[in-house]
Amino acid sequence: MDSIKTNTCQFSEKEKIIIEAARKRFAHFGYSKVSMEEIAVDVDLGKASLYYYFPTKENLYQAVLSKEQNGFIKEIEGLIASKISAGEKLVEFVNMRIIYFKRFLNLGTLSLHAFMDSKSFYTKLFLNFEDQELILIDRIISEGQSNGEFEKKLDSKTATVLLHVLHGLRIRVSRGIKELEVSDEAIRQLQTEMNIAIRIFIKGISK
Amino acid sequence: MDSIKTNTCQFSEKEKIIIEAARKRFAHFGYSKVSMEEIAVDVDLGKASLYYYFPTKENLYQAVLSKEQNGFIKEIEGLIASKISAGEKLVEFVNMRIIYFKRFLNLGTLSLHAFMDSKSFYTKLFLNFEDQELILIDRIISEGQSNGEFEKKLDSKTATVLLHVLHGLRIRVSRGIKELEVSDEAIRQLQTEMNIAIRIFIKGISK
DNA sequence: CATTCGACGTTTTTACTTTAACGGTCGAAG
DNA sequence: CTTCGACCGTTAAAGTAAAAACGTCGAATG
Repeated sequence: MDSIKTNTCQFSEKEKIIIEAARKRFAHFGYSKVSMEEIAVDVDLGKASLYYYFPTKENLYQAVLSKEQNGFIKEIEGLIASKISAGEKLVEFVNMRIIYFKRFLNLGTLSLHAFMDSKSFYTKLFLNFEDQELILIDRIISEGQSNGEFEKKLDSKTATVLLHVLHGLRIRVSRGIKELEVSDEAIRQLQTEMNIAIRIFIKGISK
Repeated sequence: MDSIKTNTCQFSEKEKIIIEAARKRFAHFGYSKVSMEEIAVDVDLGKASLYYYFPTKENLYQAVLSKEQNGFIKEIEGLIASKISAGEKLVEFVNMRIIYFKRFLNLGTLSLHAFMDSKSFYTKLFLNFEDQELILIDRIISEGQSNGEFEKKLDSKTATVLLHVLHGLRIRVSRGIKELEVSDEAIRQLQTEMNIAIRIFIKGISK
């Protein structure tokens, strides 16, 4: 419906408090299992008052997600600006991604139906995020090519493939969830596998 | 319940006909959306007669899956025995895997609940298959290490990671399905991405 | 003996109805 | 500007009755 905001956190203090309260609930129970009333109670407001700040539930959810995603993207941009090699940047990218994944968890768990509906606001939010991630990865890879670290001739879809590989590994883990909890063990395993994968990948695109 | 059969296709002709009819239905509609009656009609039998050959629905499904999986594994063993390089074997492995994926399709689509239940016969069948695939990949990688094609020192989880990467890419595709059909376009894209990934991977583990 | 099947019991899905919960609105009040 | 109680229309949950499906058995067929 609405255009996706990529603004720079133009929220009042109260709104930030609401967003954080909402984040905790959404991250733990997922979008559909959280009611606006619950969030309102968490921040000591009536439900109607909550609607004064966020006109719809989707809007609030979008605010939560955008904040998380923008925070992540900003961190990655800081990473890109740093003086380490492109390879090390990719490794760090992967590790930061896992940390953010933990914060998301059920934040990204919506009903299968909503997932498949390509017109849903939810899908749009995540596609938009994936696009931005793709750009970031592409920048790191391009940098590596410029400074002679990576091969000059790489398939144009290389960044996409890397993103999908990471995404695929992540999905594998969240698919096996039970009892609404992703075990620490599963996350450690994911971390291990992603690190092995990214190192192989880096060598695979290096000169 | 029962132990998983890894037998060498000890089925009568009639049983094979039933298995193939069942495969078509299961592959198209998935386990839960196919009734034993339908399969019986397909092979011109009464339902009770079908039960004469396969004591349970699970048993029939297991027969279908085992046949597919064993066929795949046999093909891969043929591939391993061939005289091409280990790298080329990995590329071929990926391509064969996609072909088999097409044959499976909804064969692997069960309710999420059943997927998460680690005690279900279904989960066991697929875990068993994954174990066998892992062994095959490991053999190819080991061969590559022996003949000096791949690095001697590779993380012991390298094969697992490759398998999970491929699996993850595949899941990504089947997650987006709508209308019970995986579009040819989606499969082509999967094929492209897997090929790029495996080539990078091969270079990443090569000397 | 090897197969087939109609008829039947029991469990699981499905389709439907009712009810509770939720998203969202409005006017009043501090 | 901000808060909230009361309210509406819609959606999701709970409950239920009917249909379908899994699986069994004894008889029939050849």
